[in-house]
Amino acid sequence: MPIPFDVLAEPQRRRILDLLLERPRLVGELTAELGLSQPNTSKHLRVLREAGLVRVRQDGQRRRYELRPEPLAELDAWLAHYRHLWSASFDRLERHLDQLKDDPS
Amino acid sequence: MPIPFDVLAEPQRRRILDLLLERPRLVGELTAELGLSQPNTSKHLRVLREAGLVRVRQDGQRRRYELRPEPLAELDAWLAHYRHLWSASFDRLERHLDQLKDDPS
DNA sequence: CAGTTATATAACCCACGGCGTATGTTGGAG
DNA sequence: CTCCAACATACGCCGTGGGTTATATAACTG
Repeated sequence: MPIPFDVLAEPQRRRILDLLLERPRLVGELTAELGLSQPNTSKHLRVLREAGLVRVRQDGQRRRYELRPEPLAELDAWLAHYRHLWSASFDRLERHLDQLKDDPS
Repeated sequence: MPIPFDVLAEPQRRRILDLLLERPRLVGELTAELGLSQPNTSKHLRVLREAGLVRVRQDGQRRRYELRPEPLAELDAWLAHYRHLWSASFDRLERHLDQLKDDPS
């Protein structure tokens, strides 16, 4: 699963992720809160679903969408290659992480 | 300066960033290594420049482009809101960071 | 100065994607 | 079974943006 840069490039989809970060929501709730048409909301949800960023739970007649953070973790891994450029204490931080791994106190 | 999701959504632009992560490069070098036309390379560089992701140094007749990581740091800050979802030891890590800040040994 | 090299800009073409309206599908209510 | 509610899909419209070719600009070369 590649990093979904293009999926995240869409502002409304990021708004959906922000909303789902608080709690899972129904399609109707998202439609109302985003101010989009229902079909458009469904379309964005489909894109997010195919990118692995959300998953659905059928709840009777309704569908509850919730966050799936794995692709964001991959984005984080990509960012890691650049992180030392702005994080002055990055190397020291990494040593501490290694330390934690060896001795998970 | 907003987070340049749309700028990063373009694969060739990410390739440029990857190349500039190794070392600064001339436009001609990038053109050759990317296999793009020179105008197209310049166009991508302009987008990256206006997003604050690269900066130029005039070097005689040539222009040397180099990375500017600040916008990526902002992307990292955005990701931070989601990080606890996949990083089990995130809270413990944060405590260690705070500890470092108080006592920069 | 003229000629050449390095890069930027302009003008155009075309595919992709976000939006809305209309319609299909599925599940619950009576 | 019928009707309705929640959601998904189909289709058409239109703006945006990546690609190309042609041209402008600017600096070094002699």
